[in-house]
Amino acid sequence: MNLFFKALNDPTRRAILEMLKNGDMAAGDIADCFNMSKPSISHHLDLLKQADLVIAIKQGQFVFYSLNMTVMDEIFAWFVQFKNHES
Amino acid sequence: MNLFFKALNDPTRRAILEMLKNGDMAAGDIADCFNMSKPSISHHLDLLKQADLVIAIKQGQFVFYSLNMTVMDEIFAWFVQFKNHES
DNA sequence: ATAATATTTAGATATTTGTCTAAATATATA
DNA sequence: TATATATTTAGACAAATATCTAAATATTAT
Repeated sequence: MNLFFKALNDPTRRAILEMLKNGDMAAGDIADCFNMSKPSISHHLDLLKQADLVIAIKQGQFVFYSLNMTVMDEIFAWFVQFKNHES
Repeated sequence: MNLFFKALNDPTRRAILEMLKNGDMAAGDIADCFNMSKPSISHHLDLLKQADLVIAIKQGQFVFYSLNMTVMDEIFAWFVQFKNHES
C-alpha cells in the first residue's frame, strides 16, 4: 500500500504506466520518451517494480517492462470504501 | 492529480481520511488520535485540503474537517483506464 | 577476444518532505 | 479586559527523493 502510493506519487512514473498500456517496452525505449537520463528512468522503473505495478522480463540484452494490474484490485477496494461513504 | 497522489502518499494522511469516513471531526480531535504534535497534523490536514480531499469549516474556535469525495470520481476514471487494459 | 549496445549500480548533490518547538491568531469565558 | 482553549504559522532540521555522471555488468556481434 505504501509502495503503491509512493510509486504513483511522481508524474514520470505515472506517464510510464500510461505508456505501457499500449504494450510492453524495453527500458531504453521508455527512457527515450523522456528528457531524462537512462539511470534515472531505471530508478523509476525499479520503484514501479517494487510496487508490483510492472513486471520486468529480460530477453537477451533487453529488459521488457509490462503492466501488472493484479495490484490494482487491492487498490480499487481501498477507494471503494470511500465511494460508499455518504457525506 | 499531482496533489492528490502527493496527499495520499503518507500513512498518517490516509488514516485521517479513513477516520473521517465515520463523520466530521475537529482538528484537535484528529490530532489526539495520533502520536504526533498538533502542528504536524495541521500540516497534514492542509495537504489533504490542497488536494481537495477534505473540506474545512470553521465553527467558533473549532475547525471541523470532513471528507470531500467529489475528487474521487476523477481519480476513479484514471484507474479505470488501467482496469480496461488487457495484458 | 574485442568492441558495441543495453541496462543497472554506485556515489554525489540539490530539493522536498515530515516532524518538532515556539510564537501568532482567533474565539470563548470569567 | 484578562485568561484559557483551538488552531495555524514560522522557522529549524533530519530523512527521503529525484536527478545526474561515471563505472560496472551482461549480452551480442565482428
